[in-house]
Amino acid sequence: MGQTLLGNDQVAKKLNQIRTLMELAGEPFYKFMAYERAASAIENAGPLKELIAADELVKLPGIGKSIAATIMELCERGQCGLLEELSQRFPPTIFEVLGVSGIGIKTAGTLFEQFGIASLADLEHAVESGMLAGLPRMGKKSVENIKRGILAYKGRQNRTPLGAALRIARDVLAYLKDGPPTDRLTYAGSLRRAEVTVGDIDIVCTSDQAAAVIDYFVRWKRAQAVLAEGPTKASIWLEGGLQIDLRVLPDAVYGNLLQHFTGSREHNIQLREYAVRKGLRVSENGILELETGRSITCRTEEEVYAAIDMQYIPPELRSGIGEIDVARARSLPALIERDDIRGDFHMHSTWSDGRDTLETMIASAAALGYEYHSISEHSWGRGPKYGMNPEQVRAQRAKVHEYGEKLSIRTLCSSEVDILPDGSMDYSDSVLAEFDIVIGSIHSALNQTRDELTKRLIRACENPYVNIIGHPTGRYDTFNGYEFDYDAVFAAAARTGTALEIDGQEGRLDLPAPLARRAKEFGVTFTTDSDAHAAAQLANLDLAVSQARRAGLTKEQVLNTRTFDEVKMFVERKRRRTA
DNA sequence: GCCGTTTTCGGCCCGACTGTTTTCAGTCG
Repeated sequence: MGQTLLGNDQVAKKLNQIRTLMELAGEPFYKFMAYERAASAIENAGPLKELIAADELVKLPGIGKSIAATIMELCERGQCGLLEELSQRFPPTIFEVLGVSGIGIKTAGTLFEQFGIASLADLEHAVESGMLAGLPRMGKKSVENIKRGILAYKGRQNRTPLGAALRIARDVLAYLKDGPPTDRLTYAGSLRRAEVTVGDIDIVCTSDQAAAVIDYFVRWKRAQAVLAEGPTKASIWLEGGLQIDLRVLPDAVYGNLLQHFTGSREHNIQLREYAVRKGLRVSENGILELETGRSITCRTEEEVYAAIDMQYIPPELRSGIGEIDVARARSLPALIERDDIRGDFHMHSTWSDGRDTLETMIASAAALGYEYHSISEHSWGRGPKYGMNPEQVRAQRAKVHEYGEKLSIRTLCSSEVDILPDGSMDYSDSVLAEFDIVIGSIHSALNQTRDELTKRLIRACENPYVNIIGHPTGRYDTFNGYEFDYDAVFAAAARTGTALEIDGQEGRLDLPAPLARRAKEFGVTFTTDSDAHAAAQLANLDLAVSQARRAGLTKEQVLNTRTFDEVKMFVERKRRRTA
């Protein structure tokens, strides 16, 4: 097969477009909702091309024959008849109108039918000309709302990366802690599920002074607008359009509240559907026994899952792709924890493109309590500014050992060596043999064909001195990464005893969780690394662990949870086997 | 459109807030 025309994210986006246009066209509720559910499943599924090849599409929850056919058509043609048909009726710019906060399907439909408003520009004209005022339920405030929505739409940035969102969440939590008394206070939503990007920030709080907490929240100096303010709930916008929602309830329902607002939407729908079959109605206010009318309140999330008779599901697994069934069977894996980590294999100092000195990096790794870590500068193919030649590598080795001993941490000599376009490495085997452990990464010729990249990565795995493939897909922020035959490379990594990295650098988070979940099925070993380019970025290892958890990994599957001797054995075994 | 420990039909999660209303539709998460 050649290149796929659309990847998971693009197919999911098109399914969501179908969903919206179907609703506009007046299709039945559960028909268009099926497309929304399918989109969510595709976002969280393994690579589409591999799923289609294995005929596994209909195994995904919410995807039957009809939608599977649509997905295959999208993958093959980059387009499908259903969407083309719907697009005849509504121009693509209608999504601009729907993107304006406060305008939903009903309003957009009315505006389109009555005034032909089909784009943001049309909407602006209509607002300025005052023609909206005649519509039912369209008073002064509603028009003002739309005006504000238009401004927000224009100034809005894309989804916020996980790392940046966590910093903002910590800021607002710190602010709230200084306000009226609260019992428990934390972030929930996609942030707690550790999604790679988040659309908004959800804060949950318990307090017996809800009104005072809400009032304090909306007066935060970083709030640019207050979107909603009720007795238990408020929403604000920050500069750039990031929305923060706060919900305040009594402490007796903290478990229900946290479970509800952690989501995901799809997870909660499935959980509640299952609960209904057991005669229970689940919401943030508690669990209602329909037969007796008795309400069960839960102080912890564990109590919520226990009340529905299933195993506790960690937030990172709540994506609605089958975890409910596994939890009912009590077969969820014991996920890796941050405390399981004994070291970090991937970091840079000023010897290559890092910002902190070698000694600072080693001291900082020691301060984190690691048993071991490795310094992994770039190889010389990165150029004289960022890469190191073999003489510099040897000069650094003496320093690495000196500082490591001084700071009482086992510091391994490593390198992040470029995998060249033909799959050979940027250092000769004799130079590679001098390192304690080697990361191989692709940084160049990203535009090779799928076939070339597959061969390149497999050849790197087959090199006896390459122990870890760094940031395997090359994804960065909005770049989805170069495409290769994932299954073939995962199989090669497992066969050769080569670990695949889950890189925790903000913007990378690579391998992405759905691919790591796929790789796990091949028996691959993983590493969770910071890829720190400054001492403060060593904390990015936390992000890597969160992605490993989303992939359902246990500590046994992650190399840097093992002891120093076990890591050395992992390296030696490959050298003996393949040298 | 999908799904099944009521399995090929008849269901399909739950609630808060807003604005324009005198009881609720629309939006959002």
